[in-house]
Amino acid sequence: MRLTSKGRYAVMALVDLARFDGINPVSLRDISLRQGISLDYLEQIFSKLRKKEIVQSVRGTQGGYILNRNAKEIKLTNIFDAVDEKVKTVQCKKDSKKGCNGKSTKCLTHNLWDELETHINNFFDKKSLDDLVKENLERRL
Amino acid sequence: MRLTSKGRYAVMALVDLARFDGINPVSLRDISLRQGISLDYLEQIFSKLRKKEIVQSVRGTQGGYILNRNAKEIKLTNIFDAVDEKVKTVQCKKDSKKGCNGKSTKCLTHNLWDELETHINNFFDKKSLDDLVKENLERRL
DNA sequence: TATAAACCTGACCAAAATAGTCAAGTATCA
DNA sequence: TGATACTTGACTATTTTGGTCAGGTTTATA
Repeated sequence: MRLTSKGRYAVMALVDLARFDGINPVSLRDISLRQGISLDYLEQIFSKLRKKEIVQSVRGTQGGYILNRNAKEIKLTNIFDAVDEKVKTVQCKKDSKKGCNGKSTKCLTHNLWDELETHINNFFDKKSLDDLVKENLERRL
Repeated sequence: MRLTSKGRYAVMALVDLARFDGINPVSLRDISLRQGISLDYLEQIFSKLRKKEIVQSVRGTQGGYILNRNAKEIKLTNIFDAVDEKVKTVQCKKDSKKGCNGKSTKCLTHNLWDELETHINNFFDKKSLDDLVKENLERRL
């Protein structure tokens, strides 16, 4: 059970960006250098973040990205969702109420995996980008 | 972020086995049929479970596997550990207190991933095989 | 004591997911 | 008009996953 680097990078990049929020657009190049993430890869990630209206782009020289909403309103859930980082504990379709893997009964542990998913998603629902920036500032004091 | 089927299968198989605990050894063939998991794959999984002393094998005809400890004492953590299903949220080495990815400072989100890992492991630490069997019996009433 | 059931082991392999790179743009500011 | 920075889509190498396969060994029981 591991987190993919796409999800991790997305959060890292957004925390980096959020620290300059309201001051000026932050270029991917800067984020790339500071966070050690390839520029090309960041572009892929930010394309998704923009489509989900988490960030806004500013083109041209001195351009970059800015947050599209208040950092308090951006939860980890939103970020992971944008970059297709999904919490997946079962193979079987979520919506098929009855039956797992073509069987007539739910698999013995189906409930367990549902619980696990909920447990993890709770964590993601609670944490906002703002929380992360603040925690970070505190650590530096 | 997904659970691998090795981990999922291990838990499914052990719940199946635990239901017959104390009665007689359960053959992998039976588990394979009931749970729809390939016999060869189950053998791989049980080899690991045996090495970690979660199950005991009984060879020969009428043989199979039995739990090696009380179902209450077997936590999900132990099972996942045995089959190398690890919760991994960071790439950087856990033990390097200072520095992430060769940098002099911790990455901005290092704390976050540690928290997430703890959050998930809490879930695994609490659930025992016995809990799962009981939940399953209740559901069938 | 033969034989079949069941465990045991290690090698092997295909498909999917991951983690990017690369190329060729377009927009905008100075 | 050039440099900076966003935009897009195709491509690809590597790793992980999810197994299969072949060849054992052990032991109950008929």
